[in-house]
Amino acid sequence: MITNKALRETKQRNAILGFLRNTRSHPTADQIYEAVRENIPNISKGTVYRNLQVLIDNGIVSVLDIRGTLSRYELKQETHYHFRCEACGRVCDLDEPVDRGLDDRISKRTGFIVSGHQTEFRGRCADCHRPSPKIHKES
Amino acid sequence: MITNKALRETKQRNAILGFLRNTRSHPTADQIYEAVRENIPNISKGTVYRNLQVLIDNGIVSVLDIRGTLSRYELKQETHYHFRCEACGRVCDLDEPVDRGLDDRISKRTGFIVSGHQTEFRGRCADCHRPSPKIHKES
DNA sequence: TTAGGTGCAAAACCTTTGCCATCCC
DNA sequence: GGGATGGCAAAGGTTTTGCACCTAA
Repeated sequence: MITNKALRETKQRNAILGFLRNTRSHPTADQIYEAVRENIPNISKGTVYRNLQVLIDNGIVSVLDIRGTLSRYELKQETHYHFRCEACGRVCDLDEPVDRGLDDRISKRTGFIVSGHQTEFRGRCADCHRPSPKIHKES
Repeated sequence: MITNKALRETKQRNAILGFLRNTRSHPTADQIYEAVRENIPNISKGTVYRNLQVLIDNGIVSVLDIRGTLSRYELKQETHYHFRCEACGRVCDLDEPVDRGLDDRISKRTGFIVSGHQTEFRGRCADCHRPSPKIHKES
């Protein structure tokens, strides 16, 4: 969700952004905290988390593995894609055929051993098409 | 990791499996717990988690959003793929071109509003090619 | 001036574990 | 019998929040 609130510039926020700009390491919140702490020794983790959330809400930062998302389980089956509704949280399977060659291509290109990949689409399901970001259900 | 230990059949384990077989809802651990509790009122969450782990280790169940994985942050950028090394935990960007048409195809096929997708490859990076699952580094 | 930010500490949450009794093979 | 499991409760680790005090604009 993109907020319209005024975004202030603070040394803490700038430090976090500065760190993210200068790394390619996909840091965890804790790693960001430790890094920023070198310059702002008394910054708190709460501030780091709050800032990350603000930056995410404003489309400046993104998260790998949706933050705070609960793990979800399913019986193992043929690789398939998932769709997660950003409004109601529901997760469902998609029948789009999976590109099985992708793993090999990545493997050849990088020299890494690729065991597989997982793709998740985000958006709004049929029940949540309408405007207001109401939570209809959590399934 | 596929273990070779004997897999016993217990009513708790069967209940969990039975529930997973009869749902398409990608339940959370808590949802599984609540469901199974209807038949086995005094089952504990620890049992649910332990069983899920055993089933995962034996390739019977899989998880969406790697369990227990810390959130990782990065500056928002052009959609790209990630690779996560299962040995050292490192995450890195891949330069494989992203299939931008995928979102549209999914949207047309499902009628859902698709805002994007996230793909993560798993495997072993160059530093971790060798046999023993040693943890080389966590970055 | 004042809404947005920050520190600190406590709370909330999800998941893992230790211990010991119990059950399946 | 003996190793695999289960129940319970405590511990662990990450993320969120309440509150009172700042500070950028």
